[in-house]
Amino acid sequence: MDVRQHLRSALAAALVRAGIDMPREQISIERPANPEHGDWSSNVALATAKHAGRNPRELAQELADALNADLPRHVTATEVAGAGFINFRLAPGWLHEVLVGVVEAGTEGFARSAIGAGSSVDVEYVSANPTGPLHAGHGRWAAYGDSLARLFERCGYEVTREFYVNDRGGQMSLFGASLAARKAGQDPPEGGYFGEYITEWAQQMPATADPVDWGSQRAHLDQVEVLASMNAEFDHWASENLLAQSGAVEAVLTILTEGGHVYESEGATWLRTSEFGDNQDRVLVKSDGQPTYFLPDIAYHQQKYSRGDLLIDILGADHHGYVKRMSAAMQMLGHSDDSYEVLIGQHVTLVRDGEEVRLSKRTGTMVEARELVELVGADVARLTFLLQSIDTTQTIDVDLVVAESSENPVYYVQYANARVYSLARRAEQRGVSLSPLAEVDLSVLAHQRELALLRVLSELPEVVERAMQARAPHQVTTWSRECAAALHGFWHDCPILSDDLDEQVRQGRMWLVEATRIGLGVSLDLLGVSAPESM
RNA sequence: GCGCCCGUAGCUCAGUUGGAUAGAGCGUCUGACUACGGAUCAGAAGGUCGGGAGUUCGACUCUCUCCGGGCGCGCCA
Repeated sequence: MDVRQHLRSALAAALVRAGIDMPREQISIERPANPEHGDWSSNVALATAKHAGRNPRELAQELADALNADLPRHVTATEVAGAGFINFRLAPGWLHEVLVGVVEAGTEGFARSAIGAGSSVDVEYVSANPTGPLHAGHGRWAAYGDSLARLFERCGYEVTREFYVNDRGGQMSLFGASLAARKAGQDPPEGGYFGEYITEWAQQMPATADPVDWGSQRAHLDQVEVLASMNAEFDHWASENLLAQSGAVEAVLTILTEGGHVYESEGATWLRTSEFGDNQDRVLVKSDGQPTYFLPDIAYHQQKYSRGDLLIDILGADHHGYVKRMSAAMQMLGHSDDSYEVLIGQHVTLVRDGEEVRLSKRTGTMVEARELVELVGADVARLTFLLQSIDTTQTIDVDLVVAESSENPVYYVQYANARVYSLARRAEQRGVSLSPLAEVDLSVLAHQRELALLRVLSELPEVVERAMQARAPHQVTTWSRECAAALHGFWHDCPILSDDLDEQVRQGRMWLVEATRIGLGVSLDLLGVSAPESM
């Protein structure tokens, strides 16, 4: 099926003849950056020559000779280049088979992998405190977490999207007190919340309501609404309050104590996280008898294992110091080191009117996620977040995003999608019908633009797997831009509906467009961006 | 001081888990419109991949070190 497998098999056989035994899967087959180096290339000769005590160039020539004596499927020539690369030139037939494969798989099956079949993963992200609206920075975690979840699903995992609501503790008291103060026409207490929304919400709050309960509900609903508008919906909302009431916190403390991981010092209760890689021990129960955030959070993570074999937390860079202690706690509870994973995302900096905006709920100078979505639209907001790796800090100039919104990459990709759909409409208007794929001779697809587009399409399955494994949805964004570029180029140079076009070519091109529709559809769905049929 | 992340074109960022001549968008300059929707396409200019050393047949990628930026560093969450 996959060309690369054919090439691997052929290389493996040639290697055996040369006296080298190598597992087929370890043979690297790559697509050369330079077209002059063929369609596919392998560096096995370079990789094995030293170990086999051979000259790489000679070994490569020997392998190439063996391959040329009995050319693998689709291969027209095998040649040696550079220090010992083996380059394969293929007839376009392999790309025509890609087209058939894409169309047969359809939007449902194309670029779907089974490597996660039978495994489950629980992804927790955003988890903002219910003390106010989400700020624009939260949007990055929403877009990233949701798209990562989609990638896992595409790869066969059973996925739970989860949000932890810290509806308890000191911050909630301050939040409630701030609401109550504004309600009474006073300033919030020291360390309280000074954002404008507090005043606004206080006015909405019934006089008889409990500020903490009412406020947390108000904030929660506000957050849910914005997340939904960004196409980020959650399967599970976990409440710290409910967790505390369930007795799970005491239970986990008992387990940790019985495991000998807990001790008393200076009136507080400590966990020996330093024995599991943390740089110091951590307090579970403060000297005033109150638990820290850490203890209920351990109980919470323990519960999450009922929803996934693999736990993933997505946290902002300011929480990276927290990773070791939770990882230590999970190991104390008997969970393997690799069953708990924390992805640290760097912060979003917002620039407005040429000045950096600090995203603080307490001081109230933030840009709300809602505001950003209203300004640029959900698709632009979401794709903007998914444009780059979360390992880098992201600077979003709000004015620039608004001003350049029509030049945003999202429109470039969506326009390609709209063009694809417009073809079907135009074809119908002109009475052109699409023949069954089996009756179409795809060998007519030989234009450089056609082959380039097919080449891009052939890459999506591996892009999806790689992006999942690297926890890097932005790789799908990059692919969708490349696919759109290939479509636009093809569209520009290859007419489809013009009257003087050969009917066989027309049919081939229409099927190529159909395959592109599937590829773009899959990638946009993974990104959580809409795939408009017209713009 | 210690830990995590980053440093690639004027700007914003990719770079296929070590490969051959480092890419895209924006911006600048120049072309393609009786157009299956030009929200497009083609070309040009623009690079000591922060500096240095090491490993390797081969380094933007791995290791060490220095410089610069962001974030965090015992009973906040």
